[in-house]
Amino acid sequence: MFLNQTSQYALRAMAGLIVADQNGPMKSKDLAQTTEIPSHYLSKIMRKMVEAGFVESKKGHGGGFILKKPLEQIRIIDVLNAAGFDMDEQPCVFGWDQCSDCNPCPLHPVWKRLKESFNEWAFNTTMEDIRKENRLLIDMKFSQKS
Amino acid sequence: MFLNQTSQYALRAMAGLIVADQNGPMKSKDLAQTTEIPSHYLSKIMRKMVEAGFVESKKGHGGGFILKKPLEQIRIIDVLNAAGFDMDEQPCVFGWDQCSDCNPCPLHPVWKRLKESFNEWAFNTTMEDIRKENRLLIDMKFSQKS
DNA sequence: TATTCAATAGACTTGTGAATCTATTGAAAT
DNA sequence: ATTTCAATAGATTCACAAGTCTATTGAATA
Repeated sequence: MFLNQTSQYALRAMAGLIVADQNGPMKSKDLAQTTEIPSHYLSKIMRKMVEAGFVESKKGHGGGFILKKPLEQIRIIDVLNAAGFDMDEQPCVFGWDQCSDCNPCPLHPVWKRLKESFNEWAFNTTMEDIRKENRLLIDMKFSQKS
Repeated sequence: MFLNQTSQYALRAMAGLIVADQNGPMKSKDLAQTTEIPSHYLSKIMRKMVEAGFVESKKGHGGGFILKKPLEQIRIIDVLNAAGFDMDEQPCVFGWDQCSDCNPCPLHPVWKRLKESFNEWAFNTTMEDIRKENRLLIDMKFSQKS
């Protein structure tokens, strides 16, 4: 796929967390179950979300993960960056790293448009938008190919 | 990058072969050198090109690879397919395999446009076009990231 | 205090595409 | 015929992302 597995998981995990919307913290194990992400691997990803300041983690009895920031302040692009993904680092269609506006590969224009659209979307969409339209991203757990 | 390493190599190898334009067959080793593709790996890819009928291979003294078809009859899309790449199999931006016109992911339209552009280009561009504009694809050997 | 629960760190394993190595086959040249 | 050259097959290795396992830490409950 386009995003790597890890960043896709990150999006899904965050989406899963906000849609759950329970009163207390959500356990990693439960989140893993609803999102269908391998639980130990999810833990690692959630650690990154904690470090980025999106969620808080509580150890011990009754612990788990809980949102720390208002949803409107968590942009998709931030989640992706926290997971280590950066669209601008993605090489062009041909993997040609010289590809640029002055020295374009045959598909440079389309590629550029895709990147721009992606970035614009990721920048302007927050987790609040995701919550409102809860079809998005949650359903992504049905995806298969890597 | 977008294409996998193997299909990028395939394009570059074919481009390298036609641009070389020498009288006799071109040795795998020489082709590997000009295209900067690991030579043993190139052999395998060339095998696929032989099987696809684009080139002929001659063993032994003075052997190597030589074009079998007229350049106008070798389309980029055929080379890619022979190398095992199929744009239509590429999952959507989110790796969401349910993504379709009726059930689109947030970036479905842009993604679709990219795929279409790519396919159109790959279908309508032949190796003859590559030869004419010999900047293309050859320079790709400078690419780095995988 | 003792127990139980759940995140965490970090070592370890797995899976896969890419790359390498070795032995074999087939063809030209001498 | 023998030698030499170059593609080929297929086993093996490598690199890296993804996934797993185990022991530890910290917090709540009893």
